[in-house]
Amino acid sequence: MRKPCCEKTEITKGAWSKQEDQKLVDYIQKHGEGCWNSLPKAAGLRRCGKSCRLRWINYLRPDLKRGSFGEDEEDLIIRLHALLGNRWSLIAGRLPGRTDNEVKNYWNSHIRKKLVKMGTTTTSTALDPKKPHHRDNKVPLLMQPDARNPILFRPPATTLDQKRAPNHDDEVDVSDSMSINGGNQLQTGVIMSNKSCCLPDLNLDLTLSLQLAVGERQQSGI
DNA sequence: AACCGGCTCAACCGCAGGTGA
DNA sequence: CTCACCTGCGGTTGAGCCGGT
Repeated sequence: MRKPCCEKTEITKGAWSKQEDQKLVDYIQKHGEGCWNSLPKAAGLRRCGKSCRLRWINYLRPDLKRGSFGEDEEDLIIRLHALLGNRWSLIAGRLPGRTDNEVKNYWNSHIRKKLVKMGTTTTSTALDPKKPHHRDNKVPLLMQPDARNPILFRPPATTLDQKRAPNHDDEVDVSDSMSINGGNQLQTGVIMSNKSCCLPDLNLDLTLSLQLAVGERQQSGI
């Protein structure tokens, strides 16, 4: 039997106050991320560890970009979604400074509607933007960012990096990168030699320059 | 000015996978 | 091998905001 993640009675819920934020930030700056379960007590917060983790990852992390998504980011999301489905954390991992929650919200509020309006699906046509993609509807095994999978993705830069850093078996080839607006580099982590070996109906070429991608999008009227 | 409906986004919930005892 | 715990993920919810009437 699984215990509840926290004692409901002593837990504060809802929006975070500035004081709570400050406590969390102070604690993490001192002790680093991790041990979310014990963090609230140690930091003097009446929140459950999950809530702290979420608050930190989605809102308080210093490397968060915030603000609205650019065209390049939107385009990348569409492409990655076509490739990965609702694997928001993986998609977010390709977007520096963005969180899975942010990407998910943006998809649901902007992109999905846009695509539905167009009466089209994503670039692959494999996924219906109108329907949520449940866990059962997983990306085919071959596409999963798994250590055994030649198509590898760098995990989102959260605690995974800390926990799994020593394991270089799943090192990602990030040598190929996506040039955004001639400036920023987004690392796709897709190994080119394998990208076309599976799901040939999917456009796996995530290494396209954004200019090309945007061009295509304009062509299709997005 | 008041009401209403749609939208956004922070936060919660439940489940699944990983891991250590 | 099994079980319990921890963490991360994806779906969903709801409060607040905003624009239209």
